[in-house]
Amino acid sequence: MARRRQSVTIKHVAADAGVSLQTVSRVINNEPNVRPAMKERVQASIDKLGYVPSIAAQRMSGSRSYLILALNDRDATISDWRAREGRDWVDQMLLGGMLTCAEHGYRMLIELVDTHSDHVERELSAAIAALQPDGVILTPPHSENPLITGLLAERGIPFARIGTTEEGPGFAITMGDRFHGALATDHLIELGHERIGFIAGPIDFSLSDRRIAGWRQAMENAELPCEDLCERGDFGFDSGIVAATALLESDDPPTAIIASSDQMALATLEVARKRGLKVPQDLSLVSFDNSPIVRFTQPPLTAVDQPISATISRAVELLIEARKKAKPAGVISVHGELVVRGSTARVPGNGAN
Amino acid sequence: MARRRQSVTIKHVAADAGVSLQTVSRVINNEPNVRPAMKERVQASIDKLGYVPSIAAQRMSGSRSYLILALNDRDATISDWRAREGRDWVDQMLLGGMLTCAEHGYRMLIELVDTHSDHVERELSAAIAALQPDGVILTPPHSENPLITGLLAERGIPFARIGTTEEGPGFAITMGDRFHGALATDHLIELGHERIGFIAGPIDFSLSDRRIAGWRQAMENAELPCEDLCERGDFGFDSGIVAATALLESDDPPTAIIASSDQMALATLEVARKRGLKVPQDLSLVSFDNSPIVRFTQPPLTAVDQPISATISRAVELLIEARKKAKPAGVISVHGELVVRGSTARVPGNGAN
DNA sequence: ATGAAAGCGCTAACAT
DNA sequence: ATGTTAGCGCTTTCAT
Repeated sequence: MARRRQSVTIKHVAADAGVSLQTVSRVINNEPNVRPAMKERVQASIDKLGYVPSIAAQRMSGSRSYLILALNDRDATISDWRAREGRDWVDQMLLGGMLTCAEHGYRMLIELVDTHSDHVERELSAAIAALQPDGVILTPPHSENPLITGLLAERGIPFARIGTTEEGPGFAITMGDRFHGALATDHLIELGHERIGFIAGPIDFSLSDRRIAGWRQAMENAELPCEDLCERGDFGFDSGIVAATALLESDDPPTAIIASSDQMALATLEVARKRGLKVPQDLSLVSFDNSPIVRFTQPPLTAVDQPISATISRAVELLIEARKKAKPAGVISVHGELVVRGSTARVPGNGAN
Repeated sequence: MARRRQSVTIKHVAADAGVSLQTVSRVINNEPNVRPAMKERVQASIDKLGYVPSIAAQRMSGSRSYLILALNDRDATISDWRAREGRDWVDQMLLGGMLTCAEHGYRMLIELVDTHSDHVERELSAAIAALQPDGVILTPPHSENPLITGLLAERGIPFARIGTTEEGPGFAITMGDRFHGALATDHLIELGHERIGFIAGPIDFSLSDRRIAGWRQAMENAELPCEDLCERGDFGFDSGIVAATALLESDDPPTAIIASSDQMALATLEVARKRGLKVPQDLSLVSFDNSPIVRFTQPPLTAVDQPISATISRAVELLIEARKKAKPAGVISVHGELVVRGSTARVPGNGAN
């Protein structure tokens, strides 16, 4: 294999425009101290020759790598891919991340890392040394792993922590969990429901409690009771069966249930069917995530759309800006919306429509 | 932002081990002419210091970039991501591609390119200039775009053309379309079906005809007729409605249908329901793709699994080997398998079971 | 406002 | 089998 050289380099452009390398560099990087006329001349040569800077060379000389690294949990990601059940977190990340990166001349690279392993730090160090990313996006559960955030902070690499409200280095971006909890609840309240059950996520995900808080607040605002209406699951199907059964077996069962994940919503649908409850006639159901499957259930599910794409897009922007500006203060929150489908309806026997 | 330097470089390792840079380089790259004792000593220093080579520097000095570029169609990819209907082609690519890359110390990067645009070449040139990938994976329809294959060939960059049997530069890898066509057909024949309809893909996808050929061959082997049993769609839902209607409205309708895509299978399911045909009691249905949705239909669909992950994995291996070996001869074919679910059953009135 | 020189971390080519 | 030298393409100093 022949030694592959860059076909058009900064030298060619400099020669063509009759200026120094440095001037070309200034034009590429949009730096000051170049007269408009000069700039135009150089730009013309760049366009003419189809010159594009080598990011390897740019990185070598100590500037940016134009690479953003997205760190995902290895096991969870691979098992989602293998299962082929429509969980599209990675796709939504790419949608928001790649496109926003592209707008700024950056690329996004996914890296799978095992959070629970005792050599997380080694894995991450290796990725950083090899790629020298300009920014890192931490998805849960990495976002709250001090080994990871510590290493990144120490190395001075800007990073975004997705789905957490914890204080700390880098910046935190959540998806409006509290807001979403209230959003789903308000929708059901408007439909006349008064007993609204909530199937929460596991306690070790901080977003679980934020969603509960949103639900509780909306209930209290409407002066509705919360007692015996909240069960916990672990986001998985089986835990949803247990939680939904508990809610529906009670003496005063809810007429509507909000499930904190699509899998738990699917489970609730199943429990309802087994008990002869029709959705949405006898039971309204709202899901979280809005992943592909909720479009294909019978009925399709009303769901809170997690704005993954918008969130990652925002993270990329902040990461790129991080070179210039100070880090944003506080927790950034990107709100999603409720997608109403066929699983929610007016409460039975509540008069109107 | 401080000028970020590599924390541990080849120099540190060389100093620590008391050898020259070149010797360290030889150890890193597993090159000959290093005595085992020497190699061990250097490796010990590498491990001790946690040294990982900078791919930017490696690329700069004319060697590999350790980057594989996967080129996907921009519009199709983005609209799949936006639709969130479970098409997981990209995920399966990543599953096979990223993991295999990682095994060899490479990374995979996705790049979206608009095939139909008149500046494909400019887009591709820019990506190549910026990233200098060691190999490129072309997914349909890029695989058969001469502007793209020509450019890559000219630049001497190894590339894989996925899903095509055309001769040409780079190497072609298909997913056993002919085999899959026969596989689905044989399954139905074994269930006693004699009139087996086939809804093919559009004529401008070469794989469509390969699948038809597989079906036809299996039918002929079993001495079954093919006349009036093949319709064409464009892989989309609407075209599936038309094709399925045509097949089921005929005087001598099929008792089983093979659809060349999940969307067309969904459409067939819909047409069957409208006509009062129960699947699989009255009509057996086999789908292609095996994407997430077929797990959630009623009934879940028997489907030919397209081995995307295995195919991309193989492509990566060949690309990495391409540095050393000659390009593989002929078309490489990676076979998938049939996943039997609830949409296929023994033909009605055929006795046994 | 522009240019010249030095160096980033690594490997190819050429010594020894 | 090992070391030395030159240079990849670019940006950072530091001149002018």
